[in-house]
Amino acid sequence: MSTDSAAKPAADATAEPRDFVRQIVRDDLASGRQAAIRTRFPPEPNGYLHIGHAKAICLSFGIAREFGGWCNLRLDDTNPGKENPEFVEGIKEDVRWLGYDWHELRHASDYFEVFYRAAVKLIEDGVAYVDDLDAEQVRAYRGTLTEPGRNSPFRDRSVAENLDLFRRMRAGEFDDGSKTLRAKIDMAAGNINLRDPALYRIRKVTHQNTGDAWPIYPMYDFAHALSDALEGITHSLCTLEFEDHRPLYDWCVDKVDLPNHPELWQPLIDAGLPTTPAKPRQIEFSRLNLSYCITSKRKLAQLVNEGHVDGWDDPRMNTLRGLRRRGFTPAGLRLLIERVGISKQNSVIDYAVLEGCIREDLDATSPRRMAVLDPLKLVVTNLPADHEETLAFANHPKDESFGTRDVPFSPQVWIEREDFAEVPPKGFKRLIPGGEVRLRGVGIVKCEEVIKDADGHVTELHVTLDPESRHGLPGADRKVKGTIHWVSAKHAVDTEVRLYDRLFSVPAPDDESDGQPWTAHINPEAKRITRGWLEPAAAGAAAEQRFQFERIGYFVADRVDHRPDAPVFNRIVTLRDTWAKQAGA
RNA sequence: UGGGGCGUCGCCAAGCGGUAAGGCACGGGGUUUUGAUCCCCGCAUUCGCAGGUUCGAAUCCUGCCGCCCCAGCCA
Repeated sequence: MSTDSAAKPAADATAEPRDFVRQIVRDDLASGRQAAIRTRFPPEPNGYLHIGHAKAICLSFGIAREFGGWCNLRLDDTNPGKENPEFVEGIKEDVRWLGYDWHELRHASDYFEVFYRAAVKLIEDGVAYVDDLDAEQVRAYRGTLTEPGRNSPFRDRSVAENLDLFRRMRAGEFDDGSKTLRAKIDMAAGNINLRDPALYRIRKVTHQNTGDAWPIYPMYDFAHALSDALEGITHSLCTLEFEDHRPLYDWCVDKVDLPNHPELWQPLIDAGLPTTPAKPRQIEFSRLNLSYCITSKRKLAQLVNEGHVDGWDDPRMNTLRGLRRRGFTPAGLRLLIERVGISKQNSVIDYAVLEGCIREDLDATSPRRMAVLDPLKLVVTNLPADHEETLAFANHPKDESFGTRDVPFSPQVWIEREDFAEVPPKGFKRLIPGGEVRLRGVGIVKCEEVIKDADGHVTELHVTLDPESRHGLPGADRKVKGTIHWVSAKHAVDTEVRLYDRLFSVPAPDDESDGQPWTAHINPEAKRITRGWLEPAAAGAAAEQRFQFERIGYFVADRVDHRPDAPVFNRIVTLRDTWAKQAGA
């Protein structure tokens, strides 16, 4: 063994994620239990994807990629009427945006005929029956958490009768809700999911894919387990609340036994859908919860429908399209998922962790620009009024590959109002009367005069530029406490700036134990529209192009409203600001 | 008085009987023409609690305590 090969695994061990799911996957591969890794991401198309889904996506698609396997995108469309094809396109777009691509796009509805045949098989095998109890009666017979349920009076129908009834259900002979097909398991099971769960219900509703072909639709547990098996999924990853369903999942997979009953899935082969059934294993992990965020589809829809936000892609929304429009990056989101890890512990991640991940990605990938959001005029009096020059600025302080850009300079510039203080707070490093500060890329400037209006408001600053300190000259090395940014007034481009902040003012908006509805915690300050001045090189940005406006934060050209001749920039996130933190504390 | 999970630093999270990884946050120092970034250093004698087994326990056993999920013909 060379030291070379001995050192390598150690380095890898710290680099690759070692969560329990990946350990299982690794073991299955090493033991030969699985020859390849097959996963799936199975959203129900009844809403847009949100930040919580990012974890499931990164896990299932990520593991498939890491281990050289594949991941399917499967739309779980077993409940017509609640689902909408509008969301299908959105889901596909969001998954791709996050950086993943699926092996095959499937719909649970692709398998309706297989599910039906499988149900018939279960009836023939004596482990499923048609029940005439209505919803309320079923509930009454189910028992409670602490008391066992009772058998339905229809539980012991003959196979022949069950077959006849189920075929007639399929033929549309019965009304919605009048009958169900149930698994015959154990009405006394401690796990309520095993108390003869429904497998099929009657619902005469037009389905988005299958139209009116079916009056009956399979339930989640049945459809999901069989879909996984049909697709040859090896590791079916889902969230903690499905832990209780695993025995039923396994029951469905085992009782139907697809691999040994090709006649059940022949229709897929006939339709040209590659099918190699296998026995999948369900593994549960905890959801991603973030403070200041809401990840309930119902509540997200409510925000949109009640007009609290401007749409599913409103930059305040923690939907994936909202985060995208806000300017958050796929890499930043992936970093969050990696950083947060995978376990079975319920947890809430500080929103600041998300912001930190976004900053980390943006710092490395965003070209720098200068912009002034709250302008104060500063005049360099020892330069001719018509002086004009072009300065070359590096686009990134640490990465030369970003190149340089031209920045026009003239004696009248805009600076940030808060970069000047007549009476500076302790520790202030910016411009004060009689004080010096560096004008970024220009030189050191001294405040000679403060001009005020009749009300005593500062309207203009007169400064002199130390010619020895001009950028590039030896004198430029002279130390001054602060450096401030600026935009040449003559060349500045007017822009709309949308300042975004957290949508909720409390860390746990879902918590209503204070007696307040969750909507009471919507932060009215989460969106503020203002204007600013940009250096010319920022104005011409393409939609969705991101920049760091130096000393302010990261901004993105709005993907729908931005135009080079009428720029619109969204604030993605501010820069980390230890000065503001110290001043605020 | 049911079933299923989970309790390791402020927030995450490794740990798999041999004497508490790492990240984020935080504190201190350095570099810096962004109070950004970056770089150092520090940060759990202790693993929900109590017993027990063992030369040795966060890891095994027993009993408590706490939190989450489950009674849709939703997913």
